[in-house]
Amino acid sequence: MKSEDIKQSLKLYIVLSRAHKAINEVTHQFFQNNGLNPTEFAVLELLYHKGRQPLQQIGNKILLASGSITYVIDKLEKRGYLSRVSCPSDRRVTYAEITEAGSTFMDELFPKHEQHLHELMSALTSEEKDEAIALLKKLGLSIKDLSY
Amino acid sequence: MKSEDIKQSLKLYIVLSRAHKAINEVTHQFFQNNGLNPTEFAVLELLYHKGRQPLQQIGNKILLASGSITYVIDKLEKRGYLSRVSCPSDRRVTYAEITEAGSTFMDELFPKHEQHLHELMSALTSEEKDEAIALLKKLGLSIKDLSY
DNA sequence: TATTGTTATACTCTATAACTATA
DNA sequence: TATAGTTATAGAGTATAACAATA
Repeated sequence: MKSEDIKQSLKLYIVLSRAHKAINEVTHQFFQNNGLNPTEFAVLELLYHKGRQPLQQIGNKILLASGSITYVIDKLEKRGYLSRVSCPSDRRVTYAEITEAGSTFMDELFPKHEQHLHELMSALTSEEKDEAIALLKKLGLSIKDLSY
Repeated sequence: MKSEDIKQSLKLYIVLSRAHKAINEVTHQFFQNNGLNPTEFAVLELLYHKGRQPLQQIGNKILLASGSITYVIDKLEKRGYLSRVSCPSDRRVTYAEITEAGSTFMDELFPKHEQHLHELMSALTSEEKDEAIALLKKLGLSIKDLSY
């Protein structure tokens, strides 16, 4: 029955939202305890794992307007976690690059973050996680493809 | 291997976040097209489905401080979607109650919202959705129980 | 002309604290 | 005293637009 199918989709949305919210409450608290908001963590993690990035590309990946990127990068730079590096070949471009201090910080932070996530998900077996990954991947990709 | 297990949990977190984000981009856009932000939709939906509520209880359910509730309720009241109703038995209490106009609005909006969600999830079969629901429910509840 | 990043500005949402009125 | 809601205020985070430097 159509109406039942719709209720099922709504139900899936609700449990997905609740699970996501429950996880994020914990991770956001963890970020905050370490002086970061989620956006700042995202930027730092990007630089930590993917290396220096032009500010504009950071904006694209984190989905932030150029003026807002300046604001976020300023804050992280003031704390010494990253530095601005001019691009020699195109002097309009500025890279953000994680510093030694930023790297050390993330060496500490990121494994803890992973560990927290792991603990939060300990109710599922490894097989169940694989199932969930497959289902959510399929779901997420299909929505991206719809590209509303 | 422990490290592989942690990577698996991280992977689950990433696909969960992406799926959630993809869905929410669509629903939030839909809300915005209808002049609402997610908080306002949540309040309206609560009143629509659960009936009149004391302002404080709305705050508890939506997780919003009392001053912020006043702000949100003010906006929805100005647009005519709800009205404040004094509690006769305890004159400190004010209920928010959805109006005729608000109800009509939601009669239109909510089914569309459900339909959108349903379409967004059409990549999964009904069986897959049931699996996903079971897994995410288990995950979400277990995290709530951890109550960090 | 187009693009990168910065500056200046404004807006939305939320929180906090002081307050009023009830209980 | 304690509670419900309001008011006033402040802050974080984001967006927008105008701008300077460079391509």
